Amino acid sequence: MKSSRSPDPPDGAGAQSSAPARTRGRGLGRATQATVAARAGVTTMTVSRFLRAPQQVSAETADKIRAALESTGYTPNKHAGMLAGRRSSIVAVIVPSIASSTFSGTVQALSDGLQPRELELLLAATNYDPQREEQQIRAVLAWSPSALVVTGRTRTPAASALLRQAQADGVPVVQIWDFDARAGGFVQIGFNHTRVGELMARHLLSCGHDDLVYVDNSVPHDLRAHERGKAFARVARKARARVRVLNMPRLEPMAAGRAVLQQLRAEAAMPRAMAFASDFPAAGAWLAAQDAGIAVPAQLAMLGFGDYPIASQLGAGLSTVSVDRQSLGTICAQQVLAMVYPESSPPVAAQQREIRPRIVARGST
Amino acid sequence: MKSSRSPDPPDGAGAQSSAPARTRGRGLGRATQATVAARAGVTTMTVSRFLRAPQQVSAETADKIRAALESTGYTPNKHAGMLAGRRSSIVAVIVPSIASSTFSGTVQALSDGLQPRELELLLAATNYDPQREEQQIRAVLAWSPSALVVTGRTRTPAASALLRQAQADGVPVVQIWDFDARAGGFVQIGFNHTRVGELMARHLLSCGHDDLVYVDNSVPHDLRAHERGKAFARVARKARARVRVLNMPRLEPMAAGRAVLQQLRAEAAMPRAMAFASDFPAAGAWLAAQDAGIAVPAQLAMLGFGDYPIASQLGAGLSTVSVDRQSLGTICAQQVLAMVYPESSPPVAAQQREIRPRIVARGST
DNA sequence: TTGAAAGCGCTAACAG
DNA sequence: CTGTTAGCGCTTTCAA
Repeated sequence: MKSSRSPDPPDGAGAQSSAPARTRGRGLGRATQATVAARAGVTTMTVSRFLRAPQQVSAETADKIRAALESTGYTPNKHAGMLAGRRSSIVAVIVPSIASSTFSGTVQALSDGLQPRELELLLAATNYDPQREEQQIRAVLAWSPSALVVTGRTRTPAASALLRQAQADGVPVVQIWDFDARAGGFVQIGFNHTRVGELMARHLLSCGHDDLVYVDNSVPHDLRAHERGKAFARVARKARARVRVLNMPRLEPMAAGRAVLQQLRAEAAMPRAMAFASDFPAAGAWLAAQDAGIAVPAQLAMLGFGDYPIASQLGAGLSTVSVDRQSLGTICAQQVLAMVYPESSPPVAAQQREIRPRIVARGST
Repeated sequence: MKSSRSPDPPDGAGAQSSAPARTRGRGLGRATQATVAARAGVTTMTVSRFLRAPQQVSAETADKIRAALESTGYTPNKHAGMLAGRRSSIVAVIVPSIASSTFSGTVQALSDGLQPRELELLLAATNYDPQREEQQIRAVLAWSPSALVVTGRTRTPAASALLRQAQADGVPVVQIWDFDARAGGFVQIGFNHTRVGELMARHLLSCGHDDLVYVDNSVPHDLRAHERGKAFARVARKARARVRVLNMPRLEPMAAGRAVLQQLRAEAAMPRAMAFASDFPAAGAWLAAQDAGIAVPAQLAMLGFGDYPIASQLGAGLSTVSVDRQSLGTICAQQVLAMVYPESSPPVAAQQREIRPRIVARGST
């Protein structure tokens, strides 16, 4: 059984204990393929092969290796595997925020979709800071990810250059949460925020309102919310309606929505219809309206965005715009798989990559 | 300028274009330290040194290297760095769910806390499946993380063994979201769920109620919610109150809370006080109660868990149990830093690691 | 302050 | 079916 073919396995070729012994050399001290190979009386190549293509190894040898694997408590070292094999099984994902339900549903679906192929998620949150995004792109690229998923289409020039470079180097890049036919360069999975703003304005206009407010997010770099607001205002003005775009105070979103409504009442500046950057401020305002005895929609129509669970729970329901965040994540996962394993994963149809927002008309409009 | 000291840099020693050229050899095709070294007329060692300890390199050389770095578009290869240097800058985090606000707030705070030290987050979601957790622990360990953060104290024996082994191999392990003085082995940051259940029951009892319902989560492996429910029932029974533990239907949480309330009304089985596995079903039930004209708290007292933003927004407020999810994440980050960089990061006081849940009494009780 | 040598753990390519 | 050789890109150690 004794063998000295392998170059100095950390565990020693003749280790006796069933618990893996650890000796501190230069390495991590864990069992390596060399340790396993020594135990099984084969070379590391055979162990490596067994691990990746067991059918190429004879049954006998396989049994010995299995036993050795077991008794050494071998854990592969993916860094070494990556270095030698240039396949990293890491998918890097950069989103503005982890805590916001906006992105967490998508990330969850993405994670679930990648799980079967044993791709792991390297996740970073920019907190809507473009500088930080740039740093994070740089940082995750150092891990040679199999794919890189980023949020939105606007970023610093340097960040864009990094993405282009990465793509040129063979790292698939997917942009999510935004879809702009004119923005080329990377695969996009998302929806058009201008279109959403237009949709929202047209919905309220079609209900007969001509005094509108759009309550925008006050996060400076939530450009997508601003884009919806701008489109909303443009359409409203075109229809000769009165329209104001307000910024919410920088509070927790529901509290911010509540505060906006209270402010408008205090100033006797109430509009007849309000649209919000998301369902959460809309819900806060809805609850404030209820507390104040304002009849919705008779005195005030309200329209949210996102179709979060809360929207269907408020009284007769909060009207909103639905974008399927979860399926966005699922489609993103499919797209990533299609790019990483083109032979074994079906491509995603171009038309699937554009998520269709739609008005969900409930009791609040 | 021409040099052939370095072993065959991918980019070639004399590349002219400002954009880094790429030729496919065995490697990734990206510029490596060898590429940079060749451009700067030094060895890779000097480049490596410059990158990690610039002050050890002469100003002249530093300038040359900086220029070469720039012109080659060098991106480090962290796998190679890890393999040679045994430092991975990856922190692995395994949570039951990414989408649930329960964990996403904590993960966000953890991510923010690790950001300054340039540690990146490898995130996995178990979806409350113990088998999947075991796989994921195995998978992330292959990346030799600097630290491993797991959720809760209950897992498969194999998973526990993996964690113990990892810790023995020098990987710091932190358990979050649970705190049990008897559960040794790993650092814990969290709170005691039994204590929370007791707290909830005592609060309702102290309001004079003797007919209680606990609405439990129906996710089979959300053991922590069950633990709260069991403690709740025990305390209630001890006080000779009537107490029922109900499972919510498997719906979206707010909808599930609404459904439970409707069911109880339909069966004419309404209690006088209800406690919920979280604020979301509580909020759903609160809204249903409001729709049904049930006076809260006069006819029905309601108590949530988690102190999510919605709790403070409902009418006179939903009473709840506050546990600071964000500070849990922040403290976890500090703990990880203290374990990864013991010389430069202050230790976390033991007493800080136990998060104190407290009743937030609002208008619903 | 800089360099040479060796090796981290693994896999591609080629032999046998 | 199994082994040999070489090398992925970086850092450690030691020497100059």
